[in-house]
Amino acid sequence: MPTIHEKHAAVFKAFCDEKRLAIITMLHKGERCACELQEYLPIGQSTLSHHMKILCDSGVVVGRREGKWIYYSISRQGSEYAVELLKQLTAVSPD
Amino acid sequence: MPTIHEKHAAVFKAFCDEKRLAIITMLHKGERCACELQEYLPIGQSTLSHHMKILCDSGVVVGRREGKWIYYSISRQGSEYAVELLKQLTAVSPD
DNA sequence: ACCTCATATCTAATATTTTCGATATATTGA
DNA sequence: TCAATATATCGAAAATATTAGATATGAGGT
Repeated sequence: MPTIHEKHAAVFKAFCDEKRLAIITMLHKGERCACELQEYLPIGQSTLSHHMKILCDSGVVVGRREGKWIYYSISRQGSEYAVELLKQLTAVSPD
Repeated sequence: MPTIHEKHAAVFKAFCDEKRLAIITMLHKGERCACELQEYLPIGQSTLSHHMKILCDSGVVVGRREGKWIYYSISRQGSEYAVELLKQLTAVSPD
């Protein structure tokens, strides 16, 4: 059973790796399937799949299957959650 | 020379480790010196120092020396930067 | 100057993450 | 059903992060 800190850490794992930030940046303009992402990244297919899993686990990215392809995009809901969580984590109690 | 993604990743490294989240949580109520933090965490002195360095490098935490002690606290400016950066990173272009 | 205490740095061990190649699964089309 | 394509999972190697103990630095007091 993961602790609350572990769950929170999983959200920000999305953003603490260079390659994943590159992937997120590529999703700014909208949905991209894995093969498109791979085309622009110097990593193998299984490595990309591993990063996509971490991104999806964080909730910040979601995948949508369409036939053989999976289209990934930034989740508005997941992103908002991450921002709210970050605000909470860095809030200082007024005293 | 670090890439832009590496610099951004450094900000979120603060939040992707359980122990660091525990430290940040301890700073919610205000300044704490390293010895106070260590008292409540099951880690050695050098390990705490290592984590404090990562937290300070992220900009989210700042240290203030007072005599022999260093008082750490959450940086309002650093936190706001992190929140804004997160918003930018997860922004989706309206098209 | 010396001693003490708080924190940082160094070094090495261990743990975790990233990566790749091979294989498995899932979907489509023939 | 079989072949082809996209993605996931497995297993192992390489890279990186975390950790602890030893030592160094820095500040205050004697």
